[in-house]
Amino acid sequence: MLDLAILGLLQETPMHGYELRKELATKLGTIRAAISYGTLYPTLKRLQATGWITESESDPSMIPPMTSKRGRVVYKITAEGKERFADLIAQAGPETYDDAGFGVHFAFFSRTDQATRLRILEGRRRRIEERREGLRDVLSRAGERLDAYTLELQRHGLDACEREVRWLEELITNERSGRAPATPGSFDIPADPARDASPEVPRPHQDRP
Amino acid sequence: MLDLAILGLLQETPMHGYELRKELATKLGTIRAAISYGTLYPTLKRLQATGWITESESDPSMIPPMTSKRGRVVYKITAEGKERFADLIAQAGPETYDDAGFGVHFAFFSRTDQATRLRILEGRRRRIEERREGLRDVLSRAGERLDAYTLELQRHGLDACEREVRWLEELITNERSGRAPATPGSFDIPADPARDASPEVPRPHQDRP
DNA sequence: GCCCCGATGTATCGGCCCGATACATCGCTA
DNA sequence: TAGCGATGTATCGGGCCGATACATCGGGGC
Repeated sequence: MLDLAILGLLQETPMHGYELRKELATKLGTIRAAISYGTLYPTLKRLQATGWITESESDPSMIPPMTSKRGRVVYKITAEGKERFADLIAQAGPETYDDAGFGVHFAFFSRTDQATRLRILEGRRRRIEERREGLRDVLSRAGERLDAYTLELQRHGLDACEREVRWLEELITNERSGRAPATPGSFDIPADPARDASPEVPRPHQDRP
Repeated sequence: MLDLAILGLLQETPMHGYELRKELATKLGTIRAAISYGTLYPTLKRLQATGWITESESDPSMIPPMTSKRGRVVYKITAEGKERFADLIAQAGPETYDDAGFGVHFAFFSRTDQATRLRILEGRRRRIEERREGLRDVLSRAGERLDAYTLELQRHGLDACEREVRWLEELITNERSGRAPATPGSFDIPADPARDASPEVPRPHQDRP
């Protein structure tokens, strides 16, 4: 799951670990609090060992940093990495529909084709509906078995489920009608950058001045 | 965190692993899907090794089960285990306020004294408020940096945060006024069993007949 | 009478991920 | 000039998960 997120971010621009963590935190802020370094660095090593990413010492944006030993390590995605990302983004297993998995997939929906988007949204909806039914069963037939606080917890959970199902339904409707995820107050979608995971689109990613 | 949940359930009645997992699933259904056996059994072993629970082979409710080798193992809580539970339920660290930790603590609020309940609810509220502020920042100042789908994800997350804060505020108000967690349509709280975690309250926990 | 299947039940293993910790540099302020 | 907070890289122990294996029990189909 983390592989997907890292590959996705590095597809936009090369980065070092610290930066990657921050981007991850804002992009997936709702899903996971902040990825731990104890997870990030080993994962980066693994991705590098497999060949999905490469390590390019001493980047151009290194205006004043680290005068000496152990400068920051900048990672960039490889061609194989891009292929891998395309695979991961397209295929949907059971783990695609749990909270973390769905969040990561959704965060990269602008790089996902519409059929896959629809498939994932519907799978997620089904998952949440099942959870909702489970909670309804507990709440209806378990009147006296559980104490008031536990019941309150279930009620709050059920409410969240119903809310998410409605949200998903709205998204699915929009998706089917070909519209962008436009909630009232949203702005235009900025015209899909890099239509598919095509190699060699010369996107001029700006470094901040 | 799991320790707390297991100790709490075994405080109500002795159980074997399978049953424990099911109870865990219904009681914490909103929090974690279902605890894995790969977690449960090692944890039970650890709790037993520490002395917080004991294993009592061949229970009375064993009407027709397992004629031969490896009958089901029934676990029951020890006096030390009850002490440990009281400690865990009363103290609140940072992990008490994340999703999983809060859920488990909340599920055992009927065994928690009011001061602690209030402390935990307020800590949780603070945590969620921080998350909410983070999301608001991202949404306000990151207009063009993120694509429409990512923004939609943040918006949905922000909505969930605001909703949970309101929920917590309601609970806190109720708590302060000494009322049970009575949402409209809720029933009476069954008269606080075991007022505080006092030792040796001879609570006649019924086994179901 | 027989067999298979799903629920019940216990248990282990590899692997992901986290929190704590350590270490080092840079820019700012007191 | 000393400390402090942000930036940065890295490891370690441990919690928890999914997959897997194995065994028994009750019931339904044939």
